[in-house]
Amino acid sequence: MIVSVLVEISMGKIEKTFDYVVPHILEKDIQLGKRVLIPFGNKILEGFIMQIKGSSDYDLKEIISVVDDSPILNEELLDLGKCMKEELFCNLISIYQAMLPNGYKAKYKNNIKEKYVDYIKIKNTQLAYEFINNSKAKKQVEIVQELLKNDMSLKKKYNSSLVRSLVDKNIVEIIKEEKYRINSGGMCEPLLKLNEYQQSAFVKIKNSNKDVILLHGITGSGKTEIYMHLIKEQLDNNKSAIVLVPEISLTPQIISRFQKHFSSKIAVLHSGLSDSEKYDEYRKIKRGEVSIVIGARSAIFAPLSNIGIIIIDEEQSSSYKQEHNPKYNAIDVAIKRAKYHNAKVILGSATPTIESYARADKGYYELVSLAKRANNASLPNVEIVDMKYQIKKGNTIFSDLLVENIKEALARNEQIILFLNKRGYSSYQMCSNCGSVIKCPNCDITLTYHKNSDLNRCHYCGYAQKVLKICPYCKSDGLKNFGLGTEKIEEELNKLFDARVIRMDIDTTSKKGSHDKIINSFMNHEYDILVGTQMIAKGLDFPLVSLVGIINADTLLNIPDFRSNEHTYHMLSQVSGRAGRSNIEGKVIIQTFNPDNYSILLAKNHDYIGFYNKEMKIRKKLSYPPYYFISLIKIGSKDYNDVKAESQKIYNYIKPNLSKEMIALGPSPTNILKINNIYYFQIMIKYRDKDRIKEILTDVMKLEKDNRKIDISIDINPITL
DNA sequence: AGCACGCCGACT
DNA sequence: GTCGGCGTGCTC
Repeated sequence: MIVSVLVEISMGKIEKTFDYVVPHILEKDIQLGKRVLIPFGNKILEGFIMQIKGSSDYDLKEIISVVDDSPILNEELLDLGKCMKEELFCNLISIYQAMLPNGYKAKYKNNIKEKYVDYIKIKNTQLAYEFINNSKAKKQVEIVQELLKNDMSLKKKYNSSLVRSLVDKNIVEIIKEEKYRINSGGMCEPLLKLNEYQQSAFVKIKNSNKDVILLHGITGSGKTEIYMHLIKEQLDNNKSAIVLVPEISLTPQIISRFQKHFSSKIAVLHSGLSDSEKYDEYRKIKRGEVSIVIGARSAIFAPLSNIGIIIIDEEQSSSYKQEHNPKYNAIDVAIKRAKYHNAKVILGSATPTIESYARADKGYYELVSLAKRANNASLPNVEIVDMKYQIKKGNTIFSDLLVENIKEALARNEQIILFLNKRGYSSYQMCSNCGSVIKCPNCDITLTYHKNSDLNRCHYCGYAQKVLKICPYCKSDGLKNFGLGTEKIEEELNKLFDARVIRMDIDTTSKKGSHDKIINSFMNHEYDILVGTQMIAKGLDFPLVSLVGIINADTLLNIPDFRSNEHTYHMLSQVSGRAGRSNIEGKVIIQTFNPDNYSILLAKNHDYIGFYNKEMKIRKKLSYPPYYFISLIKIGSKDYNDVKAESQKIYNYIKPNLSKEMIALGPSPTNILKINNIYYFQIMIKYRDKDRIKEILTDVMKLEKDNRKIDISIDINPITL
């Protein structure tokens, strides 16, 4: 027997498996999708069995061992990977690895193992009774007596030398039992009854004959409750469910809502778990011990069988698209898996992406809308402050209106959330003498000053340097801090108000559990003001928050991306949605230098449809999605001249091959030209013909596969440019 | 990815 | 003459 094995080496840019002979004793263990240990060159690797065959053209080595008892990748996932490879232009192995948690990837040296707990148990009852009656070892006799009563007992409850002694006498034996590191369980409360709006949405979803349903429900309209009813229905039919949530909102808040009703039927997969914890959760799924998986992007690959429904909450979230290879979108994967299982996909959002809403509008998706907040709370009142006038008055951070409202909210003992899209203290150091900005030596991006550590940090590569006192360019002492980040806001708040302030951004949440700790302490009103970045925008429900301040609404607007208005609209609506979630009336203050911008104005009025219509007109005019698809070819190299020249070559190849309704733009340097000392150029192709683009991109990849000067990667339907 | 092989400049 | 630079090819 011979097997073809897929290993993790980027074989140039082409896919290849390696054949190995299976020794007779291992033949019975061979199954597609299992991992095997193989000699490869001068080292030993793990790889996936991709094919079983009788003969091969090579002079073969033997496999060393079979790693798994059952396939890690089942047939569905194996085929799904192949299908994704065709569409994403990346290595098959990278897709399979992305499907799996670290403990199950094909790598050599895996320290992630099951956790065992030791129990002790009477081994020989006759000896035990003899021992109790004859021995003078009082302590040991006590243990034996207890065990005779209780059968099994935790080993660590007893002194280890006593236990060892009993084991040596052959009276007691140690039993190892596998134990999951996370144990959800307990309550199993009945679901809340849906209100009439939720109920009619539920019925509409149930009766829809479409594969994908877009559930458009404003913040606080009770989408989660509908999800739970939909899931319950599937479980009753012996089917399983996947729930995807954006990474940053994966707090116990949401998970515990599910656990309250479905108790131990849930496995959880997200980045807050350690590798070992993920390994255990994954095993629960593989063994069929759970029927609901809640997780971030990669949970879409959960090896559940018999999936009845896949729910993607906050479907507009960019976290569903993986930014590095394989650049897959979990929504697309969900639709594929749903087709295989004959399941439904529910996309839920208060502010769907323009593309999704357009699909619903056109009837490709079923559109189900929820326009009322569940507890009858009204939408917050939003005010826009023009910061141009405030700056003239000397208010660089907080407008008069915001300060006044913070004071009032504090006086009423209510809570406040302030949102700023930038972490750090000030954005950057600039020389007031020569105008030079301090940049990262590895990446073409300004360094951000962090006051806590007194370091300038690069938010792309992590590089950090001491704060400069003297300008490296003109040698003057004119360096000043410009811009502002969450850290600075926190400091200013402490100066201005007598309030308890807590900050939440990557810098304060890097430690395991700190994320939840901040949320819980704010929830318990141990703090009055929460300052944070993106991560406070989604899903959180703080009933005492009456005021939300958006310090600078322009940060997203100024990013050169055709979706910058859409991102601004999403962000403003989400952050606004944090205000007034209970019976307290909510207020939102948006500070901006562009008070006339349509995404800001329409967000103020909570007018999603208005925004959609306006944005669609612009997209149509400029041939952007959803009217055209976009693919990006990204070319990178250590040598600037190489990227530039090679990119031009690729463009020159593409240009004459374009068919009608295809536009190639570039090559141009990417937004951030240099990251980690690699220069990047990109070529954007807009198109409507999916088959034609596939041919072109396949040709480009073939053409460049041996080119060692450059790295080339393709991003189909990118979400950031 | 890592490593060997091989073809060119500079140096005890 | 050799040491070592990295461009190229290969791993069943």
